[in-house]
Amino acid sequence: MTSDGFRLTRQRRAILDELRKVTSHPTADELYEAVRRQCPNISLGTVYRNLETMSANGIIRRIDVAGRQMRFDADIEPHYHIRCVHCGRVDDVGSSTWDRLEKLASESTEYEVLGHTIEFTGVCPACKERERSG
Amino acid sequence: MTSDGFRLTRQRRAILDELRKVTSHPTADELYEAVRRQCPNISLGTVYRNLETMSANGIIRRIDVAGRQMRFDADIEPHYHIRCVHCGRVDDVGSSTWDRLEKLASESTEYEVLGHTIEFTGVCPACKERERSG
DNA sequence: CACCATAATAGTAATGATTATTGTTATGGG
DNA sequence: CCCATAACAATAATCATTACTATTATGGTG
Repeated sequence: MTSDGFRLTRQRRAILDELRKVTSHPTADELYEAVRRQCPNISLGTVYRNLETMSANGIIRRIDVAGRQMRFDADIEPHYHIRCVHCGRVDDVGSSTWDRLEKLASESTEYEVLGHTIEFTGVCPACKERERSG
Repeated sequence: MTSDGFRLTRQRRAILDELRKVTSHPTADELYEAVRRQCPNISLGTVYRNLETMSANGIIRRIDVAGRQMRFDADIEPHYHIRCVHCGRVDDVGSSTWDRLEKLASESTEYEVLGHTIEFTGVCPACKERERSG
């Protein structure tokens, strides 16, 4: 076989397009709602399965942020996130990872340190506005 | 009424004792199993309800780490955690919070920054041993 | 000490996100 | 054109957590 059997179907294209369009790190069901405009009878299971497949293949990144739902990111470069404590929205924090932190962690535990994430919490601009007017 | 109606029941005492005994930041069902030795017919719902009540009252801390389950900590002082990518165990990283990080985050987003967590990932000593022997 | 309002409980049902299953459809190489 | 199989839609199952309900326990007051 010449290809590895990975087919870029209409559904996958739609999910990927939608994910690349936004900066909000959407949840599976948010993507499902958005993608339904292109593929009206796509299944939620299909969205989940393809998000899983694509993150396993390194095409996208699954971010396991605090809260009940997984979120997804078209940016596969390592970077930090900030999460709104009101609405759950997740945005990027423009800063690169800091290797010194991992050294610090490995010195103070018996763990073999593999990586780290920093998650900031705060109030996003939209919620600040809603607070002010509401 | 003189008191605020908070009763330190046998069940609450047992949950709190168990949580203070360990450093592994157990999940609700782990605490449930442990507490059953003291209170054989305690309900899982009671464990959840009291963990919720006690963390709302600031007696304990609920930590929302990556992964599907909530974890709980008797140490209410702010500190960082490290999570084993194999077994999910969570331990402390001996380092204090770093305010400069939050300033950095607020400068690169439009958020009003309220806080942050750092979660390290790695392999805990028990899993390292299991890898070596298994 | 007995009473009573109510906090808290055990047991169970419901919820919500995710994963698994199943039978069907679509695709692309030979 | 055919066939193996990747992928699909629809739906059922799972798992952590929360909500509900009827019952029990507690502690202050008369």
